[in-house]
Amino acid sequence: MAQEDLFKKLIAHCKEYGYVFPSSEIYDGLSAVYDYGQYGVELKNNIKKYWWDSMVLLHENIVGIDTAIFMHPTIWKASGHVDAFNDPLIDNRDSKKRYRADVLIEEHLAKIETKIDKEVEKARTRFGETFDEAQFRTTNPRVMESQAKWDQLHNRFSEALNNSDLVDLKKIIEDNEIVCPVSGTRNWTDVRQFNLMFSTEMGSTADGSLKVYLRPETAQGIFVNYMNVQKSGRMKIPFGIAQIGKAFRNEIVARQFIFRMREFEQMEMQFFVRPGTELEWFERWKELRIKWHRALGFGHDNYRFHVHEKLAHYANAAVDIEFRFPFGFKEVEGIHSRTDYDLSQHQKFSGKKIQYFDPEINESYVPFVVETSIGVDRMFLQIISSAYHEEEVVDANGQKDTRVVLKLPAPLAPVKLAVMPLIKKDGLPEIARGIIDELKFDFNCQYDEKDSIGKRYRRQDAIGTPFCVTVDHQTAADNTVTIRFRDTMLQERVEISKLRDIIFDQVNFRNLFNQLK
RNA sequence: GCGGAAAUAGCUCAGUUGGUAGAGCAUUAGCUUCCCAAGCUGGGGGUCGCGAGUUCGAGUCUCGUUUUCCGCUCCA
Repeated sequence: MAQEDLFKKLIAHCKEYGYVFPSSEIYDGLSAVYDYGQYGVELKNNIKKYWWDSMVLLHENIVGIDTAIFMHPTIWKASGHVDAFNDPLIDNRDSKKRYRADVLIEEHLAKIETKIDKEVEKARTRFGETFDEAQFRTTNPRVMESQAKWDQLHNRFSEALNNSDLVDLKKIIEDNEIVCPVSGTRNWTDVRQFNLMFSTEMGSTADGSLKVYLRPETAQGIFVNYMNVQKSGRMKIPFGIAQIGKAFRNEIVARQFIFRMREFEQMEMQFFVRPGTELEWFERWKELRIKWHRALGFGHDNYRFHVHEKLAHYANAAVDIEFRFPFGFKEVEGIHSRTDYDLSQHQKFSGKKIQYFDPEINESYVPFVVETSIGVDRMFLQIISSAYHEEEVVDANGQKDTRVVLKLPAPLAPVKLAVMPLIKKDGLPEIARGIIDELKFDFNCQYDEKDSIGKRYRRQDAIGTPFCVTVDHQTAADNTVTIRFRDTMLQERVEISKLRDIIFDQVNFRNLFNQLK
């Protein structure tokens, strides 16, 4: 099957079987926003549990928190989001290309610098040993002219940028006759600002309200609580703080189903370490995190690392874990060595000391941070797209047929078992209900008596239920049932009293955790 | 944001030169059925994405708009 077709079928399947719905669908939907349905929420919760327990349960030096979506606006100044998530964009009408207006101007500035440098180099070769660069720069008319132009442009540019003066940014581009590198024309649209952070107002607007943002990442909630957690939890470095929560980004283009949404959920763990040890920990977490992914059994080779060549200003190492989606290898998790950038920034902006006294070396320092950050929705998409299978099966009459089955790892499956009477009379429904009453405290169970047994099995396959328990006439005689396994479609006859253990053995997270060692 | 395509029942789709909406599956109530979908009978469900225009009459033609998909663009 073509990969594109698979993706379309998957989206349709998600909607048809209650996993993911477009948001506000009866009002024509809301672009790039989706809701999780009755099975989707179960799968999502299980993914979160797998992550949370692998962090907080399995590591005694990792604790979890849950911070508010609203935070003090200065936090986003300290983190750099107010400035950096705020790009002035401009389109060239001829080439249909979009550029960051500030980048275009910076490139123009760089051109002037290159011109000056060339003059200087020319002079250097001419004068040789006796060349005085500083003197040349302050006396040569051509260089001085260029330098003056540069200074003037740079000042005007900085001012326009600081004041978010979009009109002047465009005028700068026009005045300096900056052309589109592709079309070579100066047919520009107006400069528009796309702030990637959503904002709203807190407090009454009458007597001065506070502009607050919906957080564009959960990490800052951890950083600003570093001292609280370290002190109240008596945490000793190295230690980690984990958090799961919603984040919001006003993406210019948000597409590819739930892969890039404007409202999304992150699972982040910030690991605080002694400066100088961060790259060792970075390597440790890299290996541990890819094991966590591979433990799900979706194919060792469908994962790979993508090393960032160009690092963000705060990082000294960064790598993505990518998965082979139906639309290609895409990032599902990022592991970043963020240095002491964030904590130092908050120390600076808040004026509060954010440091750790390390008794082992008798020193105080701002801890370094290794971050693991994973998108819940991307994990969801990764898992459901890997689990989706269309299989050819042959029935008793030799007729070929397609079985759609979600081969979800049993611990993640929304419904763990379906219990069904083979026929809906002779007291079989009552026995089936009785089994559910026993097991419903431990597992998400479903009862179904409608339609032929084969059809009911297919329905459960479509939502990924790993076990189907069937009550037949023999059950009434000897308290045994058949249990049918989703992936093999094979059945075994077992005692009702053994069901709990058999199922627990499969849906337990321990099977996954054992692979993380 | 630009370009292309699409939107009819829960799903997949049909709907002729413009003449008051159909099928299969699904769903529901029964009957039948002892292990892998499509047996029988009955029921429910659509202002054809939305808004205008042309027309005696628009699912069908025109324009606008919304949403989705594909490509470009963007992406700490």
